[in-house]
Amino acid sequence: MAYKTPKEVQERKDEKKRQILITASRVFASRGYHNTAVKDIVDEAGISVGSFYFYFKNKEDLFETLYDEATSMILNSIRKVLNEGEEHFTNKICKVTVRSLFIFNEFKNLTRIMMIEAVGLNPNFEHKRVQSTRRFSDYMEQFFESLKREGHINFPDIAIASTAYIGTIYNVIMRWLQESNENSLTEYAYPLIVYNLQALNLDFSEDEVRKNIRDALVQSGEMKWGVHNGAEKVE
Amino acid sequence: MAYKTPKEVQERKDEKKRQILITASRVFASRGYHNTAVKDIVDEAGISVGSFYFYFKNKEDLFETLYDEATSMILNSIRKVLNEGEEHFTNKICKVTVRSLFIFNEFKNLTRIMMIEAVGLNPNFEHKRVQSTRRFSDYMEQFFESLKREGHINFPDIAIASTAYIGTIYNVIMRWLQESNENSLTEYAYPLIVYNLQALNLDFSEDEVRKNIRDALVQSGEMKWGVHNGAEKVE
Amino acid sequence: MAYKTPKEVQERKDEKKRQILITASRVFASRGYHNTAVKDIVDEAGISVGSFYFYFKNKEDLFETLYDEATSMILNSIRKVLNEGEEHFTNKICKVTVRSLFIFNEFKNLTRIMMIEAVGLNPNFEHKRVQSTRRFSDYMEQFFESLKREGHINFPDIAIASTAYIGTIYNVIMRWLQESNENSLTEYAYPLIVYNLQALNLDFSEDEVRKNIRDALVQSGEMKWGVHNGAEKVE
Amino acid sequence: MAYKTPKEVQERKDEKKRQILITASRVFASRGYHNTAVKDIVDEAGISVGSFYFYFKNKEDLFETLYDEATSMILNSIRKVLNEGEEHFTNKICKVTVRSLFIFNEFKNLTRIMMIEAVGLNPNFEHKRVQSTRRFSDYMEQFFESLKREGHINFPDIAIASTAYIGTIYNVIMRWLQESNENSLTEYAYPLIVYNLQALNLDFSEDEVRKNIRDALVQSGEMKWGVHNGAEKVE
DNA sequence: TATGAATGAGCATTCATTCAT
DNA sequence: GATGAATGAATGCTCATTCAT
Repeated sequence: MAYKTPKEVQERKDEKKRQILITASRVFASRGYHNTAVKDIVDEAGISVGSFYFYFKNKEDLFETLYDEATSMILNSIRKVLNEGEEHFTNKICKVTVRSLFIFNEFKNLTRIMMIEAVGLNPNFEHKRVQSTRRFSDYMEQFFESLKREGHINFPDIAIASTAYIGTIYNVIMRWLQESNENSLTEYAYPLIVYNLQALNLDFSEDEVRKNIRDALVQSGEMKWGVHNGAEKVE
Repeated sequence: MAYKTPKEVQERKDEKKRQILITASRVFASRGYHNTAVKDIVDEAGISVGSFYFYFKNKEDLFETLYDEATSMILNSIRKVLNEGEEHFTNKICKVTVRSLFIFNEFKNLTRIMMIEAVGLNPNFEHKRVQSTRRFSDYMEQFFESLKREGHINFPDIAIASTAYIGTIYNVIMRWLQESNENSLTEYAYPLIVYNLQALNLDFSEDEVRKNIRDALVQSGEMKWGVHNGAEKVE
Repeated sequence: MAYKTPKEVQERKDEKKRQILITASRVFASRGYHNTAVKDIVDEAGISVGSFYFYFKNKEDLFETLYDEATSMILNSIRKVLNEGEEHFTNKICKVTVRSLFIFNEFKNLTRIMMIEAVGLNPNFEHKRVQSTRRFSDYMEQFFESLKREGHINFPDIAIASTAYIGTIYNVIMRWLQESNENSLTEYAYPLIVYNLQALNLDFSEDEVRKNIRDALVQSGEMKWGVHNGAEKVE
Repeated sequence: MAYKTPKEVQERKDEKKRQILITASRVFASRGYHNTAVKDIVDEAGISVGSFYFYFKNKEDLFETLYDEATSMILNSIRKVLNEGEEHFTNKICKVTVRSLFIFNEFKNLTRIMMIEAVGLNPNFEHKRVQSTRRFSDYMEQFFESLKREGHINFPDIAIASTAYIGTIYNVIMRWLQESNENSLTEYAYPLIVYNLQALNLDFSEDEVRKNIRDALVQSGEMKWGVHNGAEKVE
């Protein structure tokens, strides 16, 4: 009587849901949220409307899933770098910058969704977006705060410092998203890090920074990014 | 029958158009572009739909007009500061920062429209937005480039420097837009300027910066902001 | 500046709304609520979907309007008969029966909507229907109660008496609705009245009842029925 | 492998079908036909959609089965009373009324389905409903007709008399369905019977009627109601 | 100029039913 | 027999835009 869903079936379901997500991230990134009809996604994904609604509550649910994946991926990455180990704080700043750029570069569609398509979607979602953006700020703020307590930096307003720092990364990404060529976002790591290290009045040597960047890139390449491991990046 | 001179007629037309713009900026800022129906605006403005389409080609035309006003106001302000006079470049950076913050603060609705509602609207508008954003970058880039040529700064990548600089301002404004209290945006001028001056490795004295900020604020308050003069700021 | 909507325009609007109601009552009566798409109504009425939603909030709003017209027409008629004048109570019962049958007969589509299509529509509407049905019962109950107080009738349970009385009318109408021929509903007035007068143990003479029916019919024919006067019955 | 005899298999099928019916009657009664999705029923019943379609042709088939059970239960009951034995016709009227009320009371969900949810479902079903309703009328009409032939009653229009009689019962049930308290429907038997006996101008003594009601109730309690025997009433 | 009634393409979502496993 | 993933037709409703008055 009790029917146990075979593991295999569950796997196929997960795979299909993933396929929809992958397709949707592509379509949303190129056409925008409001310009994308559910029909567009299901046609592109080769499934029926009914199937779509079997896997997602509605259009916004799908979008939210993508948005959440993007933000949690970045947030986890930052958290890991900042919390882990005994590394020197300058190295941490290098690493956190590089690793973020690496992820944004890898998941360009998700980045576009997170940074452009999700903005000003509608009042409800805007609230969610503000909350999640806030989490990034808070993380950096706590980190900078600890640096200040330990006397490493001496900046008049830590909240503004972290906000400014994130702003620099944000805007470099925006510029990259708008470039037509296929540069890697990580190429901007060096000047970006220098800009912020100087801004915080932290000592550093060029060589050391460059070495850190190289190391961080290698590490990043070797990592598994949450559900998006290997070939199945949602792109 | 009262007979109007063409000039009077034209003035009344302009006045009505202005009223629509003022109302629209309020409505768009609070409800968002997609969540705002033309009906919402005309109801709020106390006019008819037909009238609306007499003054504007369509909904997007209205939005573009608002967006253009916002960007040109800021762009003009920056242009003026950077081009004018023999002032010391540190002062110019102070001034350009303060004056931008001042304008954004004064026209909060337009700011919101420009920074949130205009983002990811649709592919067409996104193209326009990228173009206009680019103009800001180019301006700062040229300025920084000239500083580099003159040997005042020595930064590995000027394009990234200007992008980062604009990013810091952008993100501070975003934070301010999301704050519930009614702080003036200009209160963040000092740390913001310090962050960027240090980032560019420019010498400065705290007192001088503070004085510059005060002066710039006074000057800003005395200026006429484009079409938005006096009491009729589009707010 | 202030534009006064011409009376003529308002009249045309009212007329159009009325036309939609008339068409809708026909369509709902023949196809049923759930089987009728908004498209069906607007096609039949020769208008556009947009127009429909200009005049009515939604499909249910339209249906409610029809339902309310039907119930208020009947309720007003009953109220008028029971409250008016010094007539003998037997006459009143004759009159209230005849006049109700007359109206139901005149507005067959509305009757069908009220008695069949509105039943079990959905939980919300069901609540409304129960309330409005209750009003009929209460009216008759009060009337019967007053007759009891004055010693004219002596029945064990007035609430059940009024419920039963209304039930007899209801079921005769249902039978008539299902008949294929085109009998007038009022032909059933005589036996129906006799059934109920006897049930209440009221004395009456056949001739008098017949005369009352004739009079009531004449009066009914001369009356204006709310908004539905003359040729524009919603049929 | 346990080997089942065909009979055991059949019994298990019947049992499952019955469970679905019981659940469905509850769900339809509380949510209404159109507001109930097949999914709602199968979820509540703890089975799969596929199973559902194994036991029933479709949603309407299920509903029809419930409707048919309800009507045939009542019809059989009436038939039995009217046809059986040499009882006095007044007693028969008492009994038929009481027993009907008893059944409606016992199977409240089915009653609700039959009297509310089944009304105005769709043109097809409406046709079926009219047919089955008609059968009740015809039964009573034949009975009244025979009474008239035998000179026991003298009413101008027997068809209307039976229609009216059924209407009184119908409307009392409707009132009871809408009451929030948990009165037994059979409490209304006495006034209802009196109303109709008087309407038909039949002599009766209060005591005799009361006795008949008591007897009929006892008998009803001892009966088996069609397929719904014992503890498994479809409720 | 001003008005607002009229238009209809467009879209998100539901749900009864099927059928491969 | 049982399951539930897959289907897609059907539908209510919105809203930018037009145009006769």
